[in-house]
Amino acid sequence: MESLGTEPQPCTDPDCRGQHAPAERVALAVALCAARGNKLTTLRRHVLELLWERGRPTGAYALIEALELRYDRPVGPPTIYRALEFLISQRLVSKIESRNAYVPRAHPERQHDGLFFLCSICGASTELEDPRVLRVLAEDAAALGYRVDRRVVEVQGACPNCVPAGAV
Amino acid sequence: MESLGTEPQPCTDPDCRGQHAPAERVALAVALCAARGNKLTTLRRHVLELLWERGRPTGAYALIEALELRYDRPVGPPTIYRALEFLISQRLVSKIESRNAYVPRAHPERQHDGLFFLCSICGASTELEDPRVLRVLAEDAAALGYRVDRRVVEVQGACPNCVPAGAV
DNA sequence: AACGCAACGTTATAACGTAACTTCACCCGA
DNA sequence: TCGGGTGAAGTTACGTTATAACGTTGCGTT
Repeated sequence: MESLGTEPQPCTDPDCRGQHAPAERVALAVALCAARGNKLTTLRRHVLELLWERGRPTGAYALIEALELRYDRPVGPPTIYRALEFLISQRLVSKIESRNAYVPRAHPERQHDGLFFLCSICGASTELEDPRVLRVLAEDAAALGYRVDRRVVEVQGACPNCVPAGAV
Repeated sequence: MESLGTEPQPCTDPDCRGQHAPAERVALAVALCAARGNKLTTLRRHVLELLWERGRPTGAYALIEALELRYDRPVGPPTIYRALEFLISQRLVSKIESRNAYVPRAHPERQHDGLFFLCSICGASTELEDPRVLRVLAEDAAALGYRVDRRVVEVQGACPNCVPAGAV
């Protein structure tokens, strides 16, 4: 599947499908925030760790439950939403709008939003970057006279593991 | 705009941006549902009319308020959500996921989902179709082994009317 | 009439998200 | 060392979006 020449690469590592070890990704986040002078506090780091451990889009209230298990005390919604707000501002997390759920981003150092493929059978998500999508959307925006702030591109369907089952 | 006095015709203008008169669009919806053997009931038609009259993405609870004004009696959420579910199944309406809002579709006869440009200043939305986006997403999906069921493409930013104000 | 079916009404509640205020922890300067 | 400022997190309450569950209506068929 790799080395398809002109096909978009999700990462400089051609094998990358966003499947990095959680600890490695969190370490990168720590370094990135330190370099930016932003505070990746314990709580924020825990939320990011949870997202990486889940490995799929996770709702805010599922994160609350997981945190309550970890801390053994109540955690209010604002706690999670503020942490998510910070993580999103740092490009460490993206919101999946079509699911009201959140995923960690494989490449927080990149400026633009990714492209998400979502499996409606197993719930998995795959992050991708494709400059062609960015370019085409930029052209369309220019034709309409729009200034672009954020792109939401979410493709729903069945992932390779689930296609046989879903195809029937 | 097409010639009046004939049956409603699907729009064949590839550059069309969905600027049709509400009554004309609703008439097309009636004809389309009749042809498909589906029941565009009074309630469903009213919801569709409201969406066309609003001319921008509208939340379910705003529709409830509008319907209550029109009917002068309470309207429960399931009433609206069921109507929206039907209208979406008929491709007469799309959900704007990043806003939890609903818009009428200019071209219900077309199979694929559109592309939406959303102004975060005035709230307007512009529907567009771009085969290049469909093609690129299809290629990416094929490369990942995904089967595609639905595409959510929402570009947020500032529309031509609001760009000067937003640009500062 | 009796039945089946689909749409719609009604009530309650689940799921997602935020406002407003308080408390805590930490840093920094007098 | 102390006190005050600041940003993060805790806490309570509430707003917004969506659905479950069940009852009712209307209409066509037999």
